[in-house]
Amino acid sequence: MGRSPCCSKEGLNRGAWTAHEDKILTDYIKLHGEGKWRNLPKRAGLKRCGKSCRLRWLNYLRPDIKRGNISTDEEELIIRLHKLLGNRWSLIAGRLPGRTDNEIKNYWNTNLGKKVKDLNQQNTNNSSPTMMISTKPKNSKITQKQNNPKAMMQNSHVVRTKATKCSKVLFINSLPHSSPMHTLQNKDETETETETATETKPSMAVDAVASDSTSNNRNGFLSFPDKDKELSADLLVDFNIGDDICLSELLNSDFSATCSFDYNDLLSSPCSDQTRMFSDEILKNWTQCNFGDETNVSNNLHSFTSFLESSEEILGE
DNA sequence: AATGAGCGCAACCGCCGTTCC
DNA sequence: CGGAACGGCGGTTGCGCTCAT
Repeated sequence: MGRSPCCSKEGLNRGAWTAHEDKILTDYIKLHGEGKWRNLPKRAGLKRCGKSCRLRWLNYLRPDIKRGNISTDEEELIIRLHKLLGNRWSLIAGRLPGRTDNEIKNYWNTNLGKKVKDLNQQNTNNSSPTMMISTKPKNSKITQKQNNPKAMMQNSHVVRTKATKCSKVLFINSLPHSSPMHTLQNKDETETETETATETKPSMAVDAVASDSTSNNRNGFLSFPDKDKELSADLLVDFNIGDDICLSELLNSDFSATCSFDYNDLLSSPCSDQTRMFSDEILKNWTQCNFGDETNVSNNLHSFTSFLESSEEILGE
């Protein structure tokens, strides 16, 4: 509406993909690799929009895709991640090897959303401490408010979509106590710090760790345009970007590695050198993680679950 | 057997951030 | 530096299937 489409729709096929189209696309990508989506249909001889090709490949044809049969482990993980991240499906999917954001989004909309809602309803009726889908009685500190999607949007720990849309990791390093873990550690303290940040504005500006975009991407850090450095502390408070940053960083780090040392140590000692936590080494390990290996997947899920348990306790306090 | 409601999911849409020229 | 192209995201739509009536 009021915007030109990504490509001319004239003469293009729409709707469900045929097996033949799938084959053409798969063959083409096998030969030429992903990317250049806009030109791909023409080159491959497909009567499809480039975006459509990309979506079809990413959500359906990619060889490493797992489809259906979402395990209870994965289900629990999705619920927890959703509680922490909101509707940031791509981030959630990033922690579930072989799953696509679309699949998770659909699964949530058709199954989990309802399930969680029902559970919350039950919990409200029973006036008992809320527990998510898990059968284990942990997370008793999580409030019902946090489990309620609507309430979640108001809850400071949950990322609002769109407004803070970011698939890359933000990094704030100006303040001595602005480390992610420290932010997680003590909310009240964080608010005080934010006030400090206001006073020291614009020096509180969000600093980019690395200057060149390539390394930004590689390290998962995002540099801000100057105008964004003007972000007021109020905005940070409103959107609780501080928490977002922590989670984004953690979500993009290697949980196996992160959890291999005492998580509580990190919480108790605000680290001025954040790179210690999210070092290149950790990121390297993470990117090298072999998702095809079921054991690794399982380990990842478990280490990540451990992290979630910890963070949920913190957030619940 | 017909049909309509409900549901699941693939596909589409528009917006936004990043990259390129 | 600005605009176009590109890639990615979350929200929404609509088709096809299942099931109840």
